[in-house]
Amino acid sequence: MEEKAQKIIPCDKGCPVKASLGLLGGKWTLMIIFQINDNVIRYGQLKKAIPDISEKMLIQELTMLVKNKLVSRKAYPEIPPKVEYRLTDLGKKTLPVLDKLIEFGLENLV
Amino acid sequence: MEEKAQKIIPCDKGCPVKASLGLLGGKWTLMIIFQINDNVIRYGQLKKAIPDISEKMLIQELTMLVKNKLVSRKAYPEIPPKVEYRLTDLGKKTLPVLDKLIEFGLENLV
DNA sequence: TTGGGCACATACCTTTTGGTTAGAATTATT
DNA sequence: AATAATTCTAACCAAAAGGTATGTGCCCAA
Repeated sequence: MEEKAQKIIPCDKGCPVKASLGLLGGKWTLMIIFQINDNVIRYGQLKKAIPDISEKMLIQELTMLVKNKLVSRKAYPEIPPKVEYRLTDLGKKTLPVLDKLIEFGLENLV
Repeated sequence: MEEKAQKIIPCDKGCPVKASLGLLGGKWTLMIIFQINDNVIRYGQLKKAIPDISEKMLIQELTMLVKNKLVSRKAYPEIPPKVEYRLTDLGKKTLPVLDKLIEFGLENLV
């Protein structure tokens, strides 16, 4: 009677961890969402806020976030251009994940 | 007076999001931690639980998790070999992140 | 003596991701 | 007439991540 009944649930297509990581697992994704947060923020501000990201990655990620409805984009027909990004309602639902991530980092890492 | 005082905190070396993602941001890292959870689990069980991962990635990630003190490894000197993995105390501190990730996935994705 | 089970290791290759550089578009400013 | 400002876009290349296939060690069972 050494065996404990371990219920190991294989992670297949319906696995919520897999699904969430599919959306949020990119190298810069959560960092960008964290920076946007409750702000209305322009492209150039994001660039300054995340100095290590390349422009290419930044727009690539933003495009993907908009497509996935986590972020909304509002462009003003001005010269020079002005584009504002903000989190959608769906995007804001990821903030609790970030809270816990930050908590973990603060307590154990930095 | 249109300007709102937006405090944008650039994420440099001390950023907890960056630090946490450095540890946990790998493609399979959180998935593996999720599967281990509160269990004592053998290598072969992990393989079954995460069918999409290759053996190479699995041991690579496990090695890295052990080195980073998120997971502990216990090998029994038996033939055939038997190796058990479990979360360390530090590793268990990542579970709240996973909880929120799962919550997000269940509510919005799957 | 052949094969199977278990936890890896290694070599090689492909795919994905990421970085760098340059440029486009348009107007106001110098 | 040239420059600056802002948000991208495209082309090219390098690096990292990932996959496949094979091998290793050792004992037991057939």
